[in-house]
Amino acid sequence: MAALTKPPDAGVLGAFIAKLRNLGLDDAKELQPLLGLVKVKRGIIRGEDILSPYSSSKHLTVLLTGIACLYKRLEDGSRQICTFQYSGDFCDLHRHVLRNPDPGLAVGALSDCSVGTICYKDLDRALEQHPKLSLALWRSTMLEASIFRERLLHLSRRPALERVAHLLCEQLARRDAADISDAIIPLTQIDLADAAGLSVVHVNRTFQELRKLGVLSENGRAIEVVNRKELVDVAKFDPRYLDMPKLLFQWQVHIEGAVVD
Amino acid sequence: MAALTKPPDAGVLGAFIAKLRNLGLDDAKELQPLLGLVKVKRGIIRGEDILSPYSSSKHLTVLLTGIACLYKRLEDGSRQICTFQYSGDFCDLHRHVLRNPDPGLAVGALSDCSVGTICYKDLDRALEQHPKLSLALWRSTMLEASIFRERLLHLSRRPALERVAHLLCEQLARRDAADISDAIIPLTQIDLADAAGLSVVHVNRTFQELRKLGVLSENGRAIEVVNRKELVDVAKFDPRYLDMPKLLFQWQVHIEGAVVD
DNA sequence: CGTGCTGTTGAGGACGATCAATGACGGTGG
DNA sequence: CCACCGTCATTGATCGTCCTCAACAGCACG
Repeated sequence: MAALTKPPDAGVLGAFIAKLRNLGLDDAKELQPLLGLVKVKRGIIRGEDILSPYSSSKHLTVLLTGIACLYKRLEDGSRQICTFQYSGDFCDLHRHVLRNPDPGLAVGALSDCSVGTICYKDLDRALEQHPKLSLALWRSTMLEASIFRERLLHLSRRPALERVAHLLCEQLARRDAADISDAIIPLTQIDLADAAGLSVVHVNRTFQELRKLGVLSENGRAIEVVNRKELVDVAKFDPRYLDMPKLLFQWQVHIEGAVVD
Repeated sequence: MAALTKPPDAGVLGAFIAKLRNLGLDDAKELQPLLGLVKVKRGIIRGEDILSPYSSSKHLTVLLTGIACLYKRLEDGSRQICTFQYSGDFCDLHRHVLRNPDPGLAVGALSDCSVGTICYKDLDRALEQHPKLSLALWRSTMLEASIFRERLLHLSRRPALERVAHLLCEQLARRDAADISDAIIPLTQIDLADAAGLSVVHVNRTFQELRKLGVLSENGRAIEVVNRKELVDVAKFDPRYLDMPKLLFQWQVHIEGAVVD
């Protein structure tokens, strides 16, 4: 866990800066008003909550390193993952923007994580003075809404194979956007099941099918995609909803073929 | 279709004004910069698209009267409804905020509708000058994201009865927020099926069950909820995600009881 | 009085959940 | 070094929910 011991220098904010650039904040003059407000906090170890349900806070939280998930716990104790979060992502914009945010929502660390915070007061002042900053965060929310919307469509009617494949595609694309190059997706089948709305058992069987199709690596339990093109085909994945112009070219080729049908 | 012939007077904007108030724009001074930009357009008849897929426009669209749906059409032609829209709702904020909005998204009229438009240029200028306006629209997007998120959770694992009940609860709450008092929900079982991710046949059987439970009216095919309390119980509906403080009291009572379990 | 849309009913079958048990692996403490 | 434990992955068997197909009924419309 290097992140836990790393001093709070500028380098820790790398992913956050990249995220803000993707949101349309180009030059340093636009970035600084927000970056200057970030206080780097200590890390959170895997399994802990970054933001507990039924808690409130006076500051915004930004994920700096690691993978987290936005989730809600149901009456029976089961965990429903709404979305995964990567380095650079905002954890809890909803708590700031809404006046009565859903108190049941929580953010959990799926790997060891480190986070930064921005005090609400500072943030509000910056937003008032910088319309472009305001637009960028609005856009971030819009992007999250897009992700929810797309997952909504895929959760409702698609069979398990497509659901899981689509979920993996989304993660690959977002990892690309966050400049994560590791070939292995460090999630468990349990995590995927909670996000895909499937039982762990069935996710496992789906994985075996994906391995047979040559999409996933055969060895070990690590999740490693070895054939993106096939995965995209299986998932019928169209990345346009992610609003990532820079990444489109990597995927678009396959899409054209798939859409023609 | 009174809306189609009604002259473009201020009264048509009533629902829109109510919506903006709910979003935190209190006094006329904050409302006027946006209201002044709205151009009232002619109506759309049921079944037509308010916004076609793979089209683009230079203005924002606001639903003034009627019920619409944000939807996407799949390869097989089936329609997936992401959310319903009521008078006062923005139809296509995503097209304005994102630089590469998903082109497959469309808005269809589920009843006869009338809409207004706001030119992007005018809107951008207003947003730059009025941070509060910016926040209000951001909040609107956040609210939509909340709705998607909650639907995501309910679509994935809940049985049909709960899904349909929850969907109906959401519609009742949002109709309340839009000051719609008609007891009948003017949607077809087909609409509900496309939104719930169920087959029409199964929605029909679910309706019969809801009628047996005394939740829905027995007579005719109109969808009329006659027992909200029971509906909320069946749906395990918790309205807090809708961020509507004014409406909470109507529902909260039942929730407390349900949560105690 | 047809035509089209919506709602209703029945039968058969597929997909995925659940339950239960076993394996594989890493970490911990003796 | 090994025994133990917890977490995650895997397998088999059974069962229930919901889909699909197909047909028909009711109603509104021209």
